[in-house]
Amino acid sequence: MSRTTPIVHKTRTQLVVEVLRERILSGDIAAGEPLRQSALAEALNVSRIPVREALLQLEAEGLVKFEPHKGATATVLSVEQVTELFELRAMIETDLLAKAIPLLQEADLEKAERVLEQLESAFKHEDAVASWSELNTQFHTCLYQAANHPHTLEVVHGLNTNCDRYIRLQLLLAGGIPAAEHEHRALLNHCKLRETEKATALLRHHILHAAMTIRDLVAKQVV
Amino acid sequence: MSRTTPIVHKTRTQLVVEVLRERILSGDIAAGEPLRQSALAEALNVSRIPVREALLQLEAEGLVKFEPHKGATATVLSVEQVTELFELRAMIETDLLAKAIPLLQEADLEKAERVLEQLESAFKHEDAVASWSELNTQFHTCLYQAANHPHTLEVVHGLNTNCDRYIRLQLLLAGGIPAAEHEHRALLNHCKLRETEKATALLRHHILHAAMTIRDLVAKQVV
DNA sequence: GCATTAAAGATTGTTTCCAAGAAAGGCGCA
DNA sequence: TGCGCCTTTCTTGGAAACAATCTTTAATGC
Repeated sequence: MSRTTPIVHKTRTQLVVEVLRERILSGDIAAGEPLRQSALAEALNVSRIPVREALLQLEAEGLVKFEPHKGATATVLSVEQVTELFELRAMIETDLLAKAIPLLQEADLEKAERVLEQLESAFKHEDAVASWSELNTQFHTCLYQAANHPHTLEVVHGLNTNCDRYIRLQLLLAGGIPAAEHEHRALLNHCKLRETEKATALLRHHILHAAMTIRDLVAKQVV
Repeated sequence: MSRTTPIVHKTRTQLVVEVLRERILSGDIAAGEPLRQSALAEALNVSRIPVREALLQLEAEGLVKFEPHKGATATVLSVEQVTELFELRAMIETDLLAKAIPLLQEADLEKAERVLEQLESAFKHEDAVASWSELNTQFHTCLYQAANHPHTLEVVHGLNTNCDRYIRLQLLLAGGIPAAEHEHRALLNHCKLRETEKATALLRHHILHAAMTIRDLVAKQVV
């Protein structure tokens, strides 16, 4: 039993992607802000090529717009686009959940339970909005993956990444966390009891309600 | 009237993307085939960097899998995955069409009409499966874009790109073109008459039927 | 003979340098 | 003064060389 630890070597490109993604999602890099390759390269102590590749990857994720010979800028989402994203999420995720519920194993439910506990303890630490976000998608993913639709899951993940900065906004400014906590508990219970109808209805409400809150926040020019 | 033609300068990366995408979709590059950066670079008379960036972009499109330090391979889709993709398309596209129909302008319908004519003439030239594919998505896009959901449209486009090689299979091997022609005509008519119900039902059938045909083809080991 | 290990080869990741395109400012001209 | 062209400068795109990683092969020890 050689159990060779599979030392995972992160490439610089991957590191840059992670840093920039977090900085965009956290709002540290504002929407519309131009991203100069040289500046980023110097700041991160790498050459420009990992930066370029990272920007390309982020463009694929929708966080950055990349114009040839002109440069990259952090994307800005209009209210309509946010609404669109959340509606699309609602449709795909409810469908996915409905397909997953009959196939959920005990192990899946237990894992979801554990993630939920982490979630509940994580939000006590103020600054942990980023990790909350991460755990949030983990929780949902737990429930969805039983459906065995990997590509759909990927699409959902992509949409979530785009929604993330606005979800964080809601959590911070509108105090959405307690409500989300409560809804997560209820959702998990419905899943345990295989109450597909109730679960999907709740999930749809969960998503669309967040969308509405965010719409209001943006309309009020809080940002 | 200076009418300065906005000379579009394609970067080498973009050129490589187009070449490789076409070669993968057409089957010239087989699924699972490893894509060596140096070999491609030499064959296309560019350095390895545009090739790398092209491969990253194609990975984002789902046509290529990129493993750090190991290299890129053309992705392979299992029967289940093809089914999944088509079901997802059916759901999203019917929803999009339902939202678009009430908003369709005369101009949109005329444009769709023209694309349809091109489609009908294009399939007479044997080798034009590639351009048929292109026109096919153009036609659908015409109808969808009135819904004004750009991000959804992008997701649909991405799914289509992934389905494309299998659609081509169906067109070539199962003679799916005449049926598709007929269905396109009918679909456009329903749109003109604002028969949302009939249009979405037809579209769903259009997509799921193609999925079934492809599933049969793959099961028969035609490939 | 077999397994483990070490070295060679191949392939990818990264840096450095150069070229090409785009934007900004200055110059001439009406 | 205002318009158009040209030059200058800044930024990005690309090529070649270098470094790090993985894979394969061969050697070594048991």
